[in-house]
Amino acid sequence: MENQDKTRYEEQAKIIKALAHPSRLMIVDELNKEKRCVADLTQMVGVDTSTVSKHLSVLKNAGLVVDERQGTTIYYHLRMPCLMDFIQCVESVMESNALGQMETIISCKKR
Amino acid sequence: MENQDKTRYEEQAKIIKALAHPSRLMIVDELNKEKRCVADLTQMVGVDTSTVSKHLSVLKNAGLVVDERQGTTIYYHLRMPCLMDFIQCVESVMESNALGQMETIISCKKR
DNA sequence: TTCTTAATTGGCAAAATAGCCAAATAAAAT
DNA sequence: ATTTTATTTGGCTATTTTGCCAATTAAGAA
Repeated sequence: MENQDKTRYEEQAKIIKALAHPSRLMIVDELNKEKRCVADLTQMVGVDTSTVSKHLSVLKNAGLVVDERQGTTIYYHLRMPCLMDFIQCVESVMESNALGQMETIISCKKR
Repeated sequence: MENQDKTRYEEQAKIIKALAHPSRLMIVDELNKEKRCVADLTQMVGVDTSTVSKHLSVLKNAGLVVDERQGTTIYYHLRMPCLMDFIQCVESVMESNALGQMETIISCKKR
C-alpha cells in the first residue's frame, strides 16, 4: 500500500463523511432543487439554526456547496451536480437491499 | 417535510456512513478488483484482524458487500458495482476542489 | 449611530465510532 | 476428540460527531 493511496482514501472519506448525515442529505437534496438560505433550510430540517449553519459549513468545507451573500441573507447552492448520481447509486443499493429482504421472507415462507 | 422522507434520508445516511471511512474505502476498492478474505484485507489495511472484520460487517450490514464461505476462510466481494461510479463522483469533487484552491493561489499572487 | 435581521462561532454534554486485546465460534485436519 | 486456522464478538478506552444555548459578527434600515 503506497502512502499516497492512503491519503487519497482519507481525502475521499472526508468528502463522503460530509454527506453521511440525514440532515445534510436533506439539505443537499433541497439545494439541488433551488438555492436556499439558512433560515429556509432550518425550517425544513427542523433543528436549531446554529446546527444547520454547522451542517452547511461541513458541506462547504468538503467543497459540496457554495455560498453567495445577498444583503443580509446568504444563499447556498450545490457545487457538484454529479452528487445526485451518487445518491442515485445509494438509492439503488437501498432498493436491492429491500429486494433481498423480500426474497429472504418468501423463501422462509416456502419452508 | 413528510415523515417517510425523513426515514429515507436516514436510510441513505446509513449506507453512505458505511463508506465514510478510509479503511473501508480501501477495502471496497480492493474488493472491486477481486474477492478477498479477511486475512488478505488485514494485511493490506494494516490494522488488527478484528478491526477489519468489524469494518466488513459494517459494509455487509449496509448491503455493500457479500460473503461466501469456502472451508475455513470467508471471501468477501462487492455487491453493488455502481459503487465505483459513486466513488468516481467523489474523485471529481476532489479534483474540482484542488482546481479551486489552485485558482485562489494564483489570484493571490496576481495582487 | 443604534437597532434589527441573518448567520456564524464557542462551549459543553450526550451519543456514536474506531481500534485494540482477549475470548469465543466455526470448519477442517490430525 | 483434540488441535489448528480463520474469523467474529465482547469489552474497554480514546476520539469524533451532534445539537443545543449563549454570545458574536455582518449588513442593512431607521
